[in-house]
Amino acid sequence: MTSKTTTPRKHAHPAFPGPGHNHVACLSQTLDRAKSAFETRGLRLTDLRLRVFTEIAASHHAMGAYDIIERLGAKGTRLAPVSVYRAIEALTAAGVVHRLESANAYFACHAAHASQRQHIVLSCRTCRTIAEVAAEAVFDAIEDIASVHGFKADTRIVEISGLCAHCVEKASQ
Amino acid sequence: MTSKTTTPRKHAHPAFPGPGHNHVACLSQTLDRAKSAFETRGLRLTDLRLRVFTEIAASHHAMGAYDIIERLGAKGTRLAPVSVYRAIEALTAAGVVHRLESANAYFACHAAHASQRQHIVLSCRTCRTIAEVAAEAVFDAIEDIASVHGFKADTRIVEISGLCAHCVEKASQ
DNA sequence: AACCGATACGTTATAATATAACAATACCTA
DNA sequence: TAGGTATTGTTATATTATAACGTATCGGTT
Ligand SMILES: [Zn+2]
Ligand SMILES: [Zn+2]
Ligand SMILES: [Zn+2]
Ligand SMILES: [Zn+2]
Repeated sequence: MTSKTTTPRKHAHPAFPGPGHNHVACLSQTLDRAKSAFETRGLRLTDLRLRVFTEIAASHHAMGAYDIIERLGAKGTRLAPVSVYRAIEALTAAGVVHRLESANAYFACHAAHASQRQHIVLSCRTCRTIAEVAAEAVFDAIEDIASVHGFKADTRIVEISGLCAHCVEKASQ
Repeated sequence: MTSKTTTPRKHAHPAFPGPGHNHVACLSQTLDRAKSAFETRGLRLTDLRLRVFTEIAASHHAMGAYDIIERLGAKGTRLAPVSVYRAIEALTAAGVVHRLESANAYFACHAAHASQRQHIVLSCRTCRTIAEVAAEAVFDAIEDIASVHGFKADTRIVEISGLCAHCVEKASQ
């Protein structure tokens, strides 16, 4: 028999990391995916790029280029802005870092984008956490409306700001 | 009987201004709507704001703040950046100018947003023209996916870059 | 190994975008 | 007209990003 106090079913891989999130393991997988991404594209994940990526992927937050410079500077190596921007360029080209357009900031792709499905960005304005979530219906609707207007879409930016589930819960307490 | 050579039905109010676009009339209506927008909100469309708005609304393109400064400068008044930014802030608050996040630029709202329906931004990478188009299905899909993740959406940015119908046609010739 | 072309990185300077702080002025209302 | 508020002016500075050019490193070829 089932208990009367079953907890609601949660996502196996919740988009927003919860309190129990093991980011050490998360980061390790993210680094592995980054290495694969560079390899399969015939690009080189150099030491500089790896250090910049590790800094960005250290959290699920978006980070400005100058934040990265400061953090790496605190670890001993003061990089010139252009070096960081070049690393970011390579990382975004490899698809392991994305730019949060509405914040002029950069975040690591922690989801396995392996499937070619497109993702939208959810950004919590309280805890600053970023999540990418698959949203085929959104992109289907975009293609529909674009075609109605004879528009041939190329790049699609969908960035939603609001409150993540964890922060909604906290706010209601 | 109908002719065999009927031209395809066009939008009554095409999102992208075509070759025959009468922008003088378009601008006049846009200015009228801006005046109403300020009035109904109890805000003041001052001379500075009107001049900045007129410059932005002079085209269907997005324009950087410093472009505005240069253009107004060429007309005799050299404004400080902060003045233009403050005008832009008032104009966006009134809803008659929007920010193109992916370009750090600003564009006038030429569509009657009177209906509260939300719009997505289509941006042609060839002719640089911006169009806002209603897209309820897109926003419905966004709400769906957000609610799946327990996310309470606040601001929604949808910016699509690509080729407008006019530029698609030119490219295929 | 020596060479070569391509890619990546370092160094310096500067461009482009945006805001802070405070003074002066214009507008509204009493 | 006096007084408070909103707006604008003035100056300085913060933040984000790229240009230009030289040096080093990588990877393949002779
Ligand atoms: Zn994590
Ligand atoms: Zn949150
Ligand atoms: Zn027009
Ligand atoms: Zn076009």
